[in-house]
Amino acid sequence: MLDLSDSVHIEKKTLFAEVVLPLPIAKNYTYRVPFDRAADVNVGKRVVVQFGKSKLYTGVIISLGEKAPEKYEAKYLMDILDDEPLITPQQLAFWDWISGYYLCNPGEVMNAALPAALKLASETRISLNTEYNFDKSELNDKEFLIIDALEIQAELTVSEVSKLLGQKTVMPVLKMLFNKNIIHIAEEVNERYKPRKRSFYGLNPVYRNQEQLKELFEILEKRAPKQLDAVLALLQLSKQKQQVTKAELEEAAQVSTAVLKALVEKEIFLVEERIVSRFSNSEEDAESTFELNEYQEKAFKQINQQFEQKDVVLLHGITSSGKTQIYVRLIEAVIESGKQVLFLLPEIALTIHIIERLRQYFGNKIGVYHSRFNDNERVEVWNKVLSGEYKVVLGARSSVFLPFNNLGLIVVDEEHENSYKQFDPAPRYHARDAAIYLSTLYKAKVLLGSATPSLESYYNAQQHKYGLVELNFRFGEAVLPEIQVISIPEETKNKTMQSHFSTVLMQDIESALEKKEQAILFQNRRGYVPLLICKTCGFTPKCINCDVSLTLHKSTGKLHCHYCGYKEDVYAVCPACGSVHLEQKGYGTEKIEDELSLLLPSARIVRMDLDTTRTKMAFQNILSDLEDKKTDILVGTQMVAKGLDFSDVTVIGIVNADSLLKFPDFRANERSFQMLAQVSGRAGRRGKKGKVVIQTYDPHHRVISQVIRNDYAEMYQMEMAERLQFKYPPFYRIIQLDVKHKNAEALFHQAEYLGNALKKQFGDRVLGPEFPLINRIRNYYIKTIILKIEKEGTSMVRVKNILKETIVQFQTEKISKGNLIRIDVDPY
DNA sequence: AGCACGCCGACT
DNA sequence: GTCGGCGTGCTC
Repeated sequence: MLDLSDSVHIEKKTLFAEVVLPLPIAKNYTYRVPFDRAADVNVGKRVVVQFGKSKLYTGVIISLGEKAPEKYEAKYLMDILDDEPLITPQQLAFWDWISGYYLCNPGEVMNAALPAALKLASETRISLNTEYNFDKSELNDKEFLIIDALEIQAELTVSEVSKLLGQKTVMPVLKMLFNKNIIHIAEEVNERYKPRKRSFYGLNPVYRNQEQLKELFEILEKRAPKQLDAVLALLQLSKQKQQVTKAELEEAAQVSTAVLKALVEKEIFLVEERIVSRFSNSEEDAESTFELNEYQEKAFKQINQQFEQKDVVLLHGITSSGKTQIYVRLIEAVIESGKQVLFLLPEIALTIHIIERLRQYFGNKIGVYHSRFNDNERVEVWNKVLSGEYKVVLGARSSVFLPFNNLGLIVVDEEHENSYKQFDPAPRYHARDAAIYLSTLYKAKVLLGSATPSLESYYNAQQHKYGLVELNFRFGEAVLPEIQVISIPEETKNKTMQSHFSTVLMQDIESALEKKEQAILFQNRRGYVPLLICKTCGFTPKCINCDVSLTLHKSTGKLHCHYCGYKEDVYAVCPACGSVHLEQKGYGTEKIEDELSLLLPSARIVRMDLDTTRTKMAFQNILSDLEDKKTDILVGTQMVAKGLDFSDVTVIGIVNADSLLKFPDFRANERSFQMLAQVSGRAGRRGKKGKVVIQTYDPHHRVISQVIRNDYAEMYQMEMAERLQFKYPPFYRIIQLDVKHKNAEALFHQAEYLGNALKKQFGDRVLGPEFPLINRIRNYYIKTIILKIEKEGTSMVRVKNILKETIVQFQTEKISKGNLIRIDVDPY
């Protein structure tokens, strides 16, 4: 039978599809669309293509055309995987922007953007989903063959499957199996986020029966009076609250762990493990309503007003001023208008409480996206965002890549956090900046929220590029701890200092320990001694790369450079003059830990700084030991102030505040003070008295007096004013400079970008989008840039030339593997 | 990314 | 004389 449409079809020209491949290659490639599939291809659909000799990849169509490539014969698309485009036009535009702005290949963006399961390639490994029982009779022959093989061999690559079936196009079959949840896409072994679990105690429900309970009482009274105490205490406690923890129970009943253990063994007590927020107590949060107070109401109105003129608004709200409630109201309004919301968080792991609160409010309209989710979960979220089922997505930086269809608002919470910046694999994007670009694609609004805004956002707000809303009212009269400032010179004069600790601090620690409470000591210096000086000739050991003094580390017995990691052996005599009098100036966390253990030999002291937390687990272990009361005193740097909730930490000692007062990153020390005060303040709320002891050589320093008044907002603003207007030169755009590429080409690109960026910056002195990326820049403008060479190669010559041409002053002698190239930049 | 090709040192 | 390391270029 002759069909007219057939002849129309033949008239049609061959289509050619431009395809992005998930590979670090500079170009996109053109493929020929098979004649009979011409109606099925669309921009944004995934396709299977052959690339290179025999490899298959999943690519994405980014454009279609009718013109055949001139210089080569295009290969055919092997398959089209999607019935509807999986990547929206906005996403493609976004990918394009990312690759241009952050100087990486389109394929690298695709790699970051798509969950692994959506980009099967011939080397992708698949495995059986062991948690899922399916009916084998429902499988077709091919599927059956694959499953059969997977039962013998746990993992198969896609090309092995292809051999098995004796056919090349296996992706659709695998896609079906994946959709049916029968197979998994094997993932690289990356540690998954472990939620914090707590055991809660409850009485076995059989004892709800009064008879049974009475019987229990009688038995226990005779044989185990302590256990009876525990049961009575539990009954008492569960009247007051829903969840009873081990510590609370022990406290109330005055019994030991052994007693509780016996009761659990007898199944009189039931233990339930529940996931709890790593932050504050969820009971407190649950009580707070979403009603806005008058200040929040005002801020809310201001934000909406600002949105009428500005696309980006910065909400500068001090801690516990209730920013979350404002977010909720905004999100609510946007959802009502039928649009989607992206809520970005710096570190999902530390902010479950926000998720809990928003979940409780928005229910199943809310999705959570996160690079540590497994692939099935990620694909699920992807699809639900694409279909519009999820109205709100809460996520870490990678959620900017989700397929929103009508985004109305992006909230960037804790906008100053530098975990929004992706460092290691390209694309090295900053999620906050990328989100702002993303918003322009959807004509959406962006709300940046922070108690301590980043310098660049604050600057943009001051320049009226962004709107600015301030929220200075502290919500709900947060209980603040007593703050006592100790003048070190005075104490020294009165001979009341024991080593580095004032009598007041020691007494506070001791009495806390007596009450089985805990203390945190804060010293913002790693190592043992930060500075060595020869008493005879004044020589100081310095880093050969960085020109900073080396810190003595007792744990390694070496001198360390804290900037670049350079190490050298410690010397017994001065290398300059041979004198044996090397004076040790200052003290770091190692020394504090050492001396404190001499003064309090029975206390269990743990140190937490970069050196003791090299692995992520170590960090977790230290914190959980503190929480489980296996530690009495924690000594550490900034990181002890990471804002975690320890109910029994009642004493915070700042051993020497002076390094904080001078610290170049104002935000860090402000946060440290604030966090530390909060930790002990929280303890105060539970009927215990919180105390912060600040030891300083300069008790009248402006920052100290503001800390006492709890006036962080003022403190921040003054610092900002100085930064922005008087003290420091204009800002330059800084790019990712700690180059770790093994690939010379990438280093070349990086160098090129660096050159252009610097030229441009010195020309118009614009404040950069992501700032500051290397923390070795004093006073926030570039003086020195360090490039790390990880691999040496012949192409290094090219890089060398580029650097020579583009950098003002450049020392070329050290270009070899493992070395750091230091570039001094003179902006004037 | 993977793979082929080509160039120089160290080996049966 | 060849084996194999590594650097470079190419893949529609």
